[in-house]
Amino acid sequence: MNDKQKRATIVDVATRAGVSIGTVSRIVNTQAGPEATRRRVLDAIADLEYVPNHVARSLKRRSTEQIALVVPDIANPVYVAMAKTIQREAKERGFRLSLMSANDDPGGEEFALDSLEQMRVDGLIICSLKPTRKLVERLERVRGRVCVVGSVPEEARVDNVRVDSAGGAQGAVQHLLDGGRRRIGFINGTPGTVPAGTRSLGYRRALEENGLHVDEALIVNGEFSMAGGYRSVDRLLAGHDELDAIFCANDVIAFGAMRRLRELGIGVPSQVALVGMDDIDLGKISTPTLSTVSLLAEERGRLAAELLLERLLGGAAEEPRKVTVTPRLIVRESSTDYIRHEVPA
Amino acid sequence: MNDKQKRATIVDVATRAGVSIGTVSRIVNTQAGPEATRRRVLDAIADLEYVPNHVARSLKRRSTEQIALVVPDIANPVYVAMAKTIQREAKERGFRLSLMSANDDPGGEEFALDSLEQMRVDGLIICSLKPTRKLVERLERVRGRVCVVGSVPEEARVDNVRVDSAGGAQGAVQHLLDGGRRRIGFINGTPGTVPAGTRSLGYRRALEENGLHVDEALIVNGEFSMAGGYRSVDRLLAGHDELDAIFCANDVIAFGAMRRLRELGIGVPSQVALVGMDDIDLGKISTPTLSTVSLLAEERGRLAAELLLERLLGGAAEEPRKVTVTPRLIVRESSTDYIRHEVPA
DNA sequence: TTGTATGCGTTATCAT
DNA sequence: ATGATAACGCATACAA
Repeated sequence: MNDKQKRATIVDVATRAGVSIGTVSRIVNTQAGPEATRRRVLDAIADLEYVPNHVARSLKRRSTEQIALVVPDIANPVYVAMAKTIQREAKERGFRLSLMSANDDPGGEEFALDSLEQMRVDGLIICSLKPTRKLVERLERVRGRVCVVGSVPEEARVDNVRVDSAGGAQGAVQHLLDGGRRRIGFINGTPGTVPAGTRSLGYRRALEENGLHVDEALIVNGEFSMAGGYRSVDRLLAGHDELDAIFCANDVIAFGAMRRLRELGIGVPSQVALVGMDDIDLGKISTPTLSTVSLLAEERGRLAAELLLERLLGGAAEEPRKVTVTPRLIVRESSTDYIRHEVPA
Repeated sequence: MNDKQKRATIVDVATRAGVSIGTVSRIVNTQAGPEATRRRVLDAIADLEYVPNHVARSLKRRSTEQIALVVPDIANPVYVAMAKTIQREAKERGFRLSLMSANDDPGGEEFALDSLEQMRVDGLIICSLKPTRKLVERLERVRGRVCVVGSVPEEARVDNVRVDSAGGAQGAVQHLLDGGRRRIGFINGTPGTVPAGTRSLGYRRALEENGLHVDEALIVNGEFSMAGGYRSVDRLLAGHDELDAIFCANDVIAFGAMRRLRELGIGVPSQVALVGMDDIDLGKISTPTLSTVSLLAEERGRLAAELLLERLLGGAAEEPRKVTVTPRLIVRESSTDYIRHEVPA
């Protein structure tokens, strides 16, 4: 009944140990102090089960030693990989990471920014699919406490780690062309998002640079999910059974597509080659294994953590810093069968 | 250069609006107040871009309105599903959820409990694979602010939502037996964990209740991961090519196993039937689709959120509450081919 | 309705 | 080395 015992505060400890709160505080926060009093204080702390109130401490110190990572959808393993890296990186520097999923809700990012402004966290690493003008303005306002992973306008004054995903997409399609594929479909993610834009750009560039016509009928817009990939296959195939490859805007889409293709009895890669983007672990064990473009999620996570934490720790110049990584094509089974076509006149 | 402007506090707003901080506070926290002053205060807030400092507010209110969910490994989609449910549930009641992954590190749970004791969060929902005596003691000490999802000793005085996973496992194996399978292998997860124990129990019970001998050679212990499932297949098959089914301790293991079986040219389910546990989404689109036992992750998440939040909101009796859900067998392609054996003498 | 003043539990400054 | 005390920014009980 009476276990609603109040938690001990620093003054309880001080009283118990017969010293001042100043002394207790010093001993709690530094190793300093003469062995004699140290002993007494530590005993008192143990007896009373004293744990410093982090809220009060944060208020006084003006820092919570806590950061958050905001991802569009935690169901996508690529963000999980990124989160794990960042968590490790943060922990090493004495920060805690909490993970927030925007669940594809644009309000999710704003919600996280509220957290920052309310001082719930010291900093934010934010992956946004669709950085609206309004969002970017808010981000700039709190620059110095935030790092954006992904594309934000070039001139935005925020720390930013990006990847040349247009180049990555182009490389993927080029790889399909190199393999002899000529009718290459494209299943894109959620229209209006930055990643959808860059991938589309890469797809078109690859075709154009090879003197090929971009057939809009071979492009379908879906969403960044397995269901999206699954459904898009039917739309893509309607009247296009000459298709010999599909480039998917990310791996999750690719797995949805792969599933649907198999249901339809279409061989991958024998009939249709498949390439995704992100390089999630599943691609290494699926059947067939999935060719993809690594966007270096862990690497970007690590870089973002470094940028943010350096700034929080005070060791960063005023100017926003931008760093860009280069994607890497990873060829696996889903795209390896070579197909020889007639060389176009 | 001079954008390091200090954030406005409530007294700045009060000064600007020409009212007392009491008035400002009231207007910020309630809708009350006469239109006249309300207007002035709201304007001042807008002008100064005032956002209440949540740390100070928490200190005063003695509550952060923040909870956390601790999962063993965020790479397992079943926890993602649970997290999403809890996040929704929490938001509805004005709480924020932050997700922490213990990354299979037993220290991860302790770390989260530290957070609770430091008052970083008001409450904790914790999924532990291996609740040590020490951990349970800590959990009991902070009961009233914590809810455990998963098995903790029956007599532990903590809110607890559990699932009869032994029964679920037994049902899965019974299903394989009903399908005519007789040599059923078992790929278990990390030895020493509670889930590994209950699944093993269910597996054995099913065989025994059918008067079948439990062949220890058909049981391998791995870990709760795809890699674990993948590797275990070889160990299981060594000298046991008469195997006609495998029960996997969870879906992630099952997918690893499925991959390896296909590499070996072993048909699923034609030669070896496969059943997992958890019912992650991937099982609906894999080839073949995966038979599994739903452990009702979302449902358990919802219940846990309810138990915890009710307690935090003050509307809960003193006694710890235990709720148990019943798993549900979901038959899909990976176990459906019927095999007729000779009826044993 | 509005203003004042105290406390939430720390840390940090300044004497001692 | 140690002790007293003033913030940190907000909420609230109480007074006006």
